[in-house]
Amino acid sequence: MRAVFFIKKICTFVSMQKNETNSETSILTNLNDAQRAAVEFCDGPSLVIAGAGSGKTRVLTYKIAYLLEQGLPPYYILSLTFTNKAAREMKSRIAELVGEKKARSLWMGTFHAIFARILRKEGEAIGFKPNFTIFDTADSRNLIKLIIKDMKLDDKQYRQNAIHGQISKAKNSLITPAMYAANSELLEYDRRARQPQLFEIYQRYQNRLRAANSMDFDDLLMYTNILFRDHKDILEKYRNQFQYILVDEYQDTNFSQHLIVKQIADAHHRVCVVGDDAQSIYSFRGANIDNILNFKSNFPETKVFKLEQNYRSTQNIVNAANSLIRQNTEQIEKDVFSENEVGDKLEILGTFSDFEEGLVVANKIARMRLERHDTYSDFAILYRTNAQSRIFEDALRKKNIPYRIYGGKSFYQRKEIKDVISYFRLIVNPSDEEAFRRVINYPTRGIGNVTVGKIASSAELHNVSLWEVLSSPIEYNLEINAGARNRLATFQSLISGFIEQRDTISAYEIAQEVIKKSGISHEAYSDLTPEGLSRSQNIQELINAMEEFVSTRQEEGDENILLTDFLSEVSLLTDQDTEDDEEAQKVTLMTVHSAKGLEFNHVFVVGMEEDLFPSSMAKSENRGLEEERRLFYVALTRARKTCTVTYAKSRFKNGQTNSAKISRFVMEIDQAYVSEESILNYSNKGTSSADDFWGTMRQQRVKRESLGRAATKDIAPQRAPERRGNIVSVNNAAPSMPLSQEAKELQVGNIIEHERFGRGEVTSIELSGNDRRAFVEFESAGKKQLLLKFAKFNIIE
DNA sequence: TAACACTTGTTTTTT
DNA sequence: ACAAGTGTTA
Repeated sequence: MRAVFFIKKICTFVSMQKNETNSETSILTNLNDAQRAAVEFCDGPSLVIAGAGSGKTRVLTYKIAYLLEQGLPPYYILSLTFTNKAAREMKSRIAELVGEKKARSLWMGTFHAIFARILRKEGEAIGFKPNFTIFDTADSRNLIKLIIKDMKLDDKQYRQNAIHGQISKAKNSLITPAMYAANSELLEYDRRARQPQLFEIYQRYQNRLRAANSMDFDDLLMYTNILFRDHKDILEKYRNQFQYILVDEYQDTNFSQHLIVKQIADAHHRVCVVGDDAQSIYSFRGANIDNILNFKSNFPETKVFKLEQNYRSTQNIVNAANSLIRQNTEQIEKDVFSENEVGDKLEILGTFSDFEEGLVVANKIARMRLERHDTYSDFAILYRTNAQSRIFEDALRKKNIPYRIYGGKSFYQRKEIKDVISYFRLIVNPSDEEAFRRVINYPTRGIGNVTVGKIASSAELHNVSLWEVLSSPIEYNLEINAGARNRLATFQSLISGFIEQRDTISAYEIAQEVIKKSGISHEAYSDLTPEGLSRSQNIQELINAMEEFVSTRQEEGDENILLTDFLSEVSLLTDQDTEDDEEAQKVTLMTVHSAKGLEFNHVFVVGMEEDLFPSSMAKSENRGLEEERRLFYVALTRARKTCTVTYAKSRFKNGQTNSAKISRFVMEIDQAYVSEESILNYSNKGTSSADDFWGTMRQQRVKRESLGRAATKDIAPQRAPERRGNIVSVNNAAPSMPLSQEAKELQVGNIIEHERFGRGEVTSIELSGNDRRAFVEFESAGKKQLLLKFAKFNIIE
């Protein structure tokens, strides 16, 4: 209560001395007018529309620092971010401004992390024990698969991923199973979609989760809403505590998240949301752009601030991105501009194949690094799908360029790690069905599907957890033979032993016990295959991480760090959260989605082809298409200095090479901001689509090569020779790519040392397009053609 | 029950 | 290409 007055006082205090520069307002001098205005306004709801690169994080950081500096206790501030990483970074920046101690007691984190913490404390009010475990996506899907099987439904008609998506959507819209079953519109929709039983799957899924004392990601938000809805005393408590709420990336919140914010903020309206509608890219996950578009109607007295000056990028990049996003219809009007240098124009490079795309990018990175005296960490390659990373990895490795990949399978999703973590989950929460199923026969101990099936049906019959059946097999009439019974009893006492230690010894200590006694370490160490080795390394890494977790927490003053502490921390971590070594000079490879909020001097947006970017999935709906366009906008605006956009004429996908067409988005960029060479390459499209860029000569050659194949599409470049690693393929891409010094000087008769083929003599050189190719007789590798633009070799004599 | 060969579908993005 | 699922054999 006192805090309410407190805030009012701060605000009047500040507005009185707005124009003075004394020590109290000193932090504000680092801000521009718009930013400062947004920071200073703290007596009501505010919406900060922050264009790309306009200092959004800066505003949030300074705003929090500002509130703290004025004396508002940190634990009164709730600050919600989109990723753990963002939270961590913001925290450390605030610590620099106001000191470590205050920063540490801020409530700052992702929606999921913060409300998981609150649910652990308050969950008993809605029937959850504080040791509940969290199902990740894979766990959820496994459970859904089991349910579909139990219900004897056709798994082609009810595909687990689709079902999970539907359930997730329902949860994010706060539709409980009961509401779902009562909603004739939804039922009708499902009937038409030939999934009439969907509501029952949802129902059962939710029951099973509850029986397992577990929540999935969406539950963390949904149950928070339910908790606040049904327990006003608890809501009141947090309303009083969170006197000021800040939300980052508001354009990516879903209804469930929005309502949590609203429920808390309704008491005092001191809420500041920051976002950019032009960067809303998560609607597939239920994010609702309307949250930001309609924020004002929820809080009518909302003050809107617009940050329009981009400090990140050159004028060319900002203008190019603006010209793209202008094609969208739904957006808040704003005028993002840059006063940085005009900078280089965008470069658009078409290549013959995805393979060549990799080489072109790798080469350009190598060249630019030297020309511009930048480090590898100034470069990023951004793609639409994780599957595209492979080809760039190969190309970079070939050129000895260090890189770091984000995304894909995260550390915690690796099988061996999930297995170990499942032991932890079962120990902390023996009801956890997924964990139980995962570990009961890992390492193999002769308990197969049949036995597990018996336990499961008995558990369902008696309405208890699998663990309880396992613990009292006789009581629950478990009919199995003596051998199986023995093995079950051994497993049961193994886990019971861990459970007894769970609350006394540290997370690190119990983890070591688990590895040893469960037989995991024995199995891991006896596997000497390369994969086995990497698996035991991963397990070791997990143990090391736990040791570090325990010791840092102890240094911070906590005493006994239990397994449950570690588990609740780790369940919400993703790959993005693994500490990156700042010093490492590596090229960054990631999806555009995970690049949100980051920036690099030089950005390569790759794979700009129809059906890939925009993805074929998104194209059917206009809204989907606009989201893809925003995604491309996000990609372009990551760049500070240069931006290169690439596409390939053919791409290997799902075991097949398909011909591809340049993305419509590339055409939408105003050509005034695109380098002239690039324009020549792609702009004369309209005349004949088959005749663009590549020139007739090249296509004819390709057709000749693919002769005899049924070529239904315009080109069907099957198994390009480069797949095998020989750099002999057609190419005339990358007009901007100059030959290396070596390549320029190369003459017939030279002896060269090639990176892979070894020594060889140049027998002839010919011109192909605007490039040269050399025919080389290698001592061991035989006759090869080298494309001088790409070939890596030294002239020996 | 487990190990293996064979078939099938699958890919958008992530807390 | 690849992973997951299915079926066959020991």
